[in-house]
Amino acid sequence: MDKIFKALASEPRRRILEYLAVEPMTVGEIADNFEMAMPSISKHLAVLKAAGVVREQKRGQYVIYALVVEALTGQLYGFLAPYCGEAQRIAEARPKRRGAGLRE
Amino acid sequence: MDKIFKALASEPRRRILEYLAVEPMTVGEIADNFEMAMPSISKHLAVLKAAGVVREQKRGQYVIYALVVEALTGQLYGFLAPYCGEAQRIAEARPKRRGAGLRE
DNA sequence: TTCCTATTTAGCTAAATAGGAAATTACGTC
DNA sequence: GACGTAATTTCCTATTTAGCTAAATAGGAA
Repeated sequence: MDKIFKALASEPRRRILEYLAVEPMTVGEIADNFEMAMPSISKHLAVLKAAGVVREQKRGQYVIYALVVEALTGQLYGFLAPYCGEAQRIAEARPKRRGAGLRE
Repeated sequence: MDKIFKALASEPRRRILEYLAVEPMTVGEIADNFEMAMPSISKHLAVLKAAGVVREQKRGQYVIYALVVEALTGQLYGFLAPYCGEAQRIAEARPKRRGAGLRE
């Protein structure tokens, strides 16, 4: 729980998620949308990955990042569950699967 | 959006919300549940209040804090909406009312 | 191999954050 | 008024975080 909120407590990281919600991208493509230097983007991606909300896939010399939307929503519904009947229902209906697998 | 995630990116602050989910409490009562000194708790409460997720009410020399659960859930559903049809539906069904008023 | 591009890692500095102690404010009581 | 308790504010220090540049790693192409 801590990792995901730390990860989301950053405007650039939330923006990265928005971009990845559209389609998977390489680090360079993501960086093109920011003023920030690539190493900084790379670190933000590492934080998002540690929180489980993005997944990484090497493709030649490129690294493609993709949103893991169920991890994002699942963790937040899990947090909301004690505060909201609807979230509780949704969270229960979604058994959190560990390593939901990255299909090729 | 930034304020709420910054507010939630702290274990002590999330714990405070859990306590307040049970019942409103004074600062001292909240502090009793922590190792932390009261001024620190007071500051955490200020952060939560700035994010709109708790409300403050003076009662004599005491200050009673209460969870504003709709603000907590509403903001998170708002964030989730673009990522999840269910959240979108819930967020739309809940017009975010500004200053939902603290009734005495 | 050498060169080039993509990405990550290391090392650094500046800024933000968390916590404590002490001082201050606010209220109630004597 | 003086005193005591509740809470906040101020000021300080330690830690963490964000961003940069430069260097290292990894892969593809010549």
